[in-house]
Amino acid sequence: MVKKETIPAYTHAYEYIRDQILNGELERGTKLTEERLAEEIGISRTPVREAIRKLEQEGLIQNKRVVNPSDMDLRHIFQVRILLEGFAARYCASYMTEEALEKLKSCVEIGRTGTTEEVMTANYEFHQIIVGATNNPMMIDIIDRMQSIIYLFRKTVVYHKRPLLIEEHNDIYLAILQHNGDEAERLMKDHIQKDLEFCLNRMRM
Amino acid sequence: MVKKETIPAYTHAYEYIRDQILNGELERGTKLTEERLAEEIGISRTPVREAIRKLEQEGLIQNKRVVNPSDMDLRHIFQVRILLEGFAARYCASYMTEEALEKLKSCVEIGRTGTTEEVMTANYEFHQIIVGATNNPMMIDIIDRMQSIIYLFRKTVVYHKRPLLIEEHNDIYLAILQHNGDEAERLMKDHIQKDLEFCLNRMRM
DNA sequence: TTAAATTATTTTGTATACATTTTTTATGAA
DNA sequence: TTCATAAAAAATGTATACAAAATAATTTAA
Repeated sequence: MVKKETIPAYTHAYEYIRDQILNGELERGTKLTEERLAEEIGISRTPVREAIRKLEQEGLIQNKRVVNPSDMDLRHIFQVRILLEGFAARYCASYMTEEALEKLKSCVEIGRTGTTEEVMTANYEFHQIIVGATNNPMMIDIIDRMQSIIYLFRKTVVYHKRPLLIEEHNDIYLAILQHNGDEAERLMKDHIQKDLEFCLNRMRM
Repeated sequence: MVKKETIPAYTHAYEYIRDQILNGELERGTKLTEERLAEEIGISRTPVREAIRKLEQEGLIQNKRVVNPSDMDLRHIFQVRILLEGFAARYCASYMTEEALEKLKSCVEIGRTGTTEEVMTANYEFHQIIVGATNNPMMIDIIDRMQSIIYLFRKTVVYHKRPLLIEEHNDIYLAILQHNGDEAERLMKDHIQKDLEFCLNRMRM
C-alpha cells in the first residue's frame, strides 16, 4: 500500500474548477454557483463550496466570479514578481545545480525550436525553475499564485510571440551560468517589466 | 440601512480562532478539532470548518494544528519581507503623504516613550504604514500574513527589547523624509535582517 | 514486555434539509 | 418611460445526520 487512493471530493472539485478557469472554459467574470457546479461534477454542494473558497483565497475567484484583473492589478502582481524573481535570479547565479542549469538551457532551446504549446510551457518553466531553486516555499507559493492569475490572459496576450523574449531568457541563463548575480537580477527585472508592458498593451487591443 | 448587520458564523469563527492563536491561548502545535471549537463558539461544525480552512491557507494552521514554524520557515519568511519591505521603503522615499510621514514619526516617538504595549503596537505599525503606502494590495496581503506568523513568537522573542530597534526605525524614517531611496531600502533590509537574527537567537534560548 | 493485530473511539468528509439573504422579475405610481 | 416597491426565485449560510477515515486503546501472540 502506498498512500492515499481515495481522492476527496473537495480536491476533485478544486482541480476541476481550477482547470476550467485556467482553460478559459470559465471565462473571466463568470458567476459561479455552487449548485450548478455540484451538479456538473456530480457531488454535493459542501465540497464544491470548500473548493470555491480555496480558489477565492488564491485569487482566482472574487466574490463568486472568475477574477478579472484590472490593469492596476496586473501592475501590482508584476511588481511583486520583479522583486521576488529578481532575487531568485541573483540567488541562482550564486549557486545552481547542474541539473537545474541543464533544464534552464533546455527551456531556451525549446523556446527556439519547439511548437507553440511547447514554447509556452518551456517559457513558463524557465521562471518556475529559477524560483524553485531558491527552495523558499513562501516565495514559490506566492509566485505560483501570481503566475496562475497571469495565465488567465494567455489567450488575449500571446506571450510567446513577444519579440526578444527567448533572447532575454538566454541572457538571464548566461548571467546565471557566469555567476554574475547583479546582471542576472537586472536582466530578470527588465525582462518581467517588458512582459508587463507587452501584456498591458495587448489588453488594450 | 447601511450595510451588513448580521455577521456570518464563519467570520465569527475565523476571528475567534485567529485571536486565540495570536493571543497564544491556542499554543503552537495544538491540535484543533472542529467539534470542540464548534461547541466552544456555539455554532455548528460547518462554519468552523470553513474558518479552519481559511486559516490553513493563511499559514496559521497546518494539518489541523496551530503552525509551529521552524528556523528555516522563519528565514524564508524574512527573506520575502526583506525584498518586499525593502522596496516599500524605497517607494516611500520617492513619495509619501504628509499624513503617513507624520504617522511614521509618531511611531518612532512612541517607541521611545510609550509603555511596552504601546511600543509593540507602534513598531508593528511602522512597518504596516510603509508597506501600506505602496498601495499594492498583493504586497500588503503577503506582508500581513507573514507578520501574523511572526507574531506567534512575540512571547518567546520580545522584539521590542532588541537594542537599537527604535534607532533603526528612526534612521529609516529620516532616509524616507530626505527622499533617499537607496538608503531607505538598504536600512530597511538591514533592519529586518537584524530582527531575524535576534529572533533566531532567542528561539534557541 | 514488546509488537502486531484487532477493536473502539474520535474526527473528518459528504449529503441533505431548511432558514436566511441576495438577486431577479414583476407590478404599479409618478 | 423611469423609478421605486413588492413578490418570486435563486443562491448562500448553517445545522444535522451519517458514512468513511484516522487515532487511540485494547487484546493477543511472540
